[in-house]
Amino acid sequence: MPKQVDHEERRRHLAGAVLHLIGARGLEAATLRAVAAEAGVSMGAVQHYFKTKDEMVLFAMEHNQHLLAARVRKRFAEPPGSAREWFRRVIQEMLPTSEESRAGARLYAALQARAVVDPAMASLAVHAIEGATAFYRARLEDVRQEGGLPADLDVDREARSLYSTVSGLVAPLLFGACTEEEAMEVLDAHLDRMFG
Amino acid sequence: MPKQVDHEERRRHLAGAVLHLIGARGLEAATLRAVAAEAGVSMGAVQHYFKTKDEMVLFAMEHNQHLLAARVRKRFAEPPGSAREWFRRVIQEMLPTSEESRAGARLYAALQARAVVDPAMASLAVHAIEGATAFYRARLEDVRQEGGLPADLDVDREARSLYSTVSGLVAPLLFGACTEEEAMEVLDAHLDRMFG
DNA sequence: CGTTTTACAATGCATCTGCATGGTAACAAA
DNA sequence: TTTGTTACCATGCAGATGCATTGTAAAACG
Repeated sequence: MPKQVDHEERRRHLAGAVLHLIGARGLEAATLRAVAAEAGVSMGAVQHYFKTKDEMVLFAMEHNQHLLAARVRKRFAEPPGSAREWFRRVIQEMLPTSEESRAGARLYAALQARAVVDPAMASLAVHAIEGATAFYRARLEDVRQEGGLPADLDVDREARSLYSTVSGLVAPLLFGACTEEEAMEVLDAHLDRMFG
Repeated sequence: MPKQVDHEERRRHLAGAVLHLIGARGLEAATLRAVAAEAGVSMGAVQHYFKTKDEMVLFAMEHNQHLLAARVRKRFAEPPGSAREWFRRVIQEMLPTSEESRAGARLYAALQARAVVDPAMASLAVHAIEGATAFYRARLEDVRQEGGLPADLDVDREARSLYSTVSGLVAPLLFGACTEEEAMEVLDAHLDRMFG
């Protein structure tokens, strides 16, 4: 054998190149050759780690979800403050405000477009939606138990409602149809209502 | 000259083929040849009416917005009932419930993905967002004037908030991450809050 | 009637795409 | 040291794609 290589680490490295290309120039820019060039390897290397292009893109998108989850978890670990502040902070991390999260939003747009025609991508999209909603729900349930929310609140619906508001803010922000201040106003109004 | 032809009508016919292809099989399916076949003409005809593929896709997307506007206007013209019912009805038309509106949502996903890399598409996306928001705002303002809403309500923010909730319901519905009932529950909760 | 313009059709072409193939060099195991 | 496996690289290929070119028939126009 040649030098022992961490297979998964190499795949993640290539996935990074894929994500960079898609985020910067769209799904169609992620050709095998472009990915190879971006990653600084030959096309053969890319083919060595991914049997097909679809597998490559899918892996990259999954990898992106892990990255996003990690980013959110980081915020998650910060001192909580009030429940309201906590939600505000985490959600702000999900909205396309920083260049990093804007790249994430561009990737998500690509994912959705492909999910329309590709079942594997669709289930990934569903997973992302359910993941985010479940995340909200769990936190809301915590707060409710602590008495920070009405005991008879429909946590499930509230989580979905929050998800809708948040994800509905992404496109306007991404394309500049509204300012960050306007978006945060909408979010704050939603949180105000939730937390009374 | 050959038989006089309604230039714009021919373009709209081709745009229909483009939209059908994109809605069914994604952006990448809208090749010149596929569009020609779908429309039942030769490739030369397509080239005759659109100088480039980009121009064709852009025109088709614009055409789609006109179609959507027309569909909403139709609902709009129906007997209004209460303001709340009116909003509920119009919004339901925008959500991907019928196969027709699902196709619209798929097209919108494609539009957004392309808007990330194509400025012309981006401004179309912005136009769509602002159009919808302005539409809500105007209606909300009407209702406010009639006393159906608090006089001091921030109509602008309320419109944006409504837009966010609605557009945030699209993806979950489209990919089956939530049921229509759940979506309508979220919408109803939002409307309940707005109209008190 | 003839000319010219319009509305297509047919085809060719350079380019790009994903993928298959055939190498080769490094290195672990025998 | 031999052998076999792994990790690539270089190249080739068939198909697709956008666009340019050329051809042609019909009809409006002088």
